Amino acid sequence: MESGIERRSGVALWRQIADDIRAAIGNGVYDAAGKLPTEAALAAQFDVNRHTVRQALAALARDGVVRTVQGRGTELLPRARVSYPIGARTRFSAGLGGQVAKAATRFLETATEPASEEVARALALAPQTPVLRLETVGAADGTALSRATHWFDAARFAELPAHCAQSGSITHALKACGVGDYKRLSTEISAAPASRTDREDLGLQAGAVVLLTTSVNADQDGVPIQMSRSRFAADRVTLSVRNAPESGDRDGNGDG
Amino acid sequence: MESGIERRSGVALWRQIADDIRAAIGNGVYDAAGKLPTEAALAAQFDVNRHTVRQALAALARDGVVRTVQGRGTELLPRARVSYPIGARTRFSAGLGGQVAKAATRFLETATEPASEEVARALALAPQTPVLRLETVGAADGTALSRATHWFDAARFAELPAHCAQSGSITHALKACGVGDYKRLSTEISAAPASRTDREDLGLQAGAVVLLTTSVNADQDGVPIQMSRSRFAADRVTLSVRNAPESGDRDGNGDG
DNA sequence: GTTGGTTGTCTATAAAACTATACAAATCAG
DNA sequence: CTGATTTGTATAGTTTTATAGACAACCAAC
Repeated sequence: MESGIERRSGVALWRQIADDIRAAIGNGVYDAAGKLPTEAALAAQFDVNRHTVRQALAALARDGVVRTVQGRGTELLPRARVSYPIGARTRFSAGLGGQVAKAATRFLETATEPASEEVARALALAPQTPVLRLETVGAADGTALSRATHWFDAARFAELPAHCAQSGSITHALKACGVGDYKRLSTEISAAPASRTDREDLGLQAGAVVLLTTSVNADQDGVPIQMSRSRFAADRVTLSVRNAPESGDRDGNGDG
Repeated sequence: MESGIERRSGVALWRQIADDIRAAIGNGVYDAAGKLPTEAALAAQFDVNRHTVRQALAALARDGVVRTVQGRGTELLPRARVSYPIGARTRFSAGLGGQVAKAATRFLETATEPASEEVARALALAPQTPVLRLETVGAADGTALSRATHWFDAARFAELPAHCAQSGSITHALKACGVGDYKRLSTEISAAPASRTDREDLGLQAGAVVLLTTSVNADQDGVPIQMSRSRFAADRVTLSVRNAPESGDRDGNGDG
């Protein structure tokens, strides 16, 4: 049988199989039965030994995706992902409203540095202008969801770190710095295997995937005030783009 | 030195290291030098044998991320990703305008089936209503970028497949079916390791990552006409959300 | 209780990944 | 040219993955 599993690829067979089964579950392949095929059937399907399948199922069980019972088989468990809205008024805690009991931002580190080329461009500053760098972890109900780095014009937002430490929220700290309201200008979304630091910061296992976003916020006058690079644990978060009834864009045919 | 590399994780050490270096490059860590540290230095940093580092570098070189020359070291190569805009007027070919010479949609398969629960909800149809399913591959300059499944109301869009085959574009085919214009209502974005089928359809290696989007388009009257599930090769595509100056949302604080 | 189908565990073997060490070949600075 | 640095190649040993087969334990249906 066509298996499609790659050997010598740097990813163990059992992990490839686990990823495949996970994707199939996501596509609703097993929704009707509510359970997976037997280990023997999966072994035949992927053309591997049953032990290898068992290792894949054990990994899925560890992650709470399935549960397997001796004599019965392995059944699907209900999954829930937090949906994180991306829009003109994207904000962390408010965006999770209703989905989680407790959203919190933890501030890891603050530093002032000369702006890199990219940061300077995003914030419309001269290169090497001093910028404030803020490292944060966003968590919901005690589980880390995102790890982000934020940059601000150091001259304009010198007081920001103190306010952040006090209020525990960037939005509130910005308000204290005179930015009553702000808007998300753009968000670039990418994805990659979780790096070592991602795994440490977000408590992920090797082989996990992160959603990577680079975004820019602007104040009421349209002046960019904040550039952020965030890494979301992809198995815990979904990014959601909702288009307002009358917003116009100039892009490109739904064939994606 | 703290390495953070996980053994027995189902992902080979060299691949974890390659992913890590790739992420570091993406974060601009090596921009100043324009080249990576020596193999010996990397081996020390990750606390592995130099051979293991070499295998990681070989993988990065295969993917065109770096180039290594005996006696000199390994230098970064310039990278470019296609940016795919997501907005109210998201369309495939137009969205890539200027970035690529030739964008094309290949139609793999067409079928009519009873709507699943999810599809019926998205299209505001009664469950089990017959829906048209379209399987496509989006490519730019001969390289596959996305693999998508589209669903339409079969009654309203019976003629769609014929028009698609003729024009090679869903947008044009919709116009021929009386939908002069349409808008993207929502996009859910997720990410996951590429599954076997993803790798086959998009020509990816094991360990690759896909961006997963589920989106709904509506006609001028706001009636949902199309639901799509797309899988983008994450190392070739970036999704871009740009917010129009005056669109309003109700969500949540940039701390992401 | 019995039967058929399923998961759990054990032992043994083969293959691949990783380590350790040594030295050759290329580049660069002086 | 010379020497220091860096990548390329080779060999051998250890650890981890994957396979193979056999059988026990468990569940559900009859």
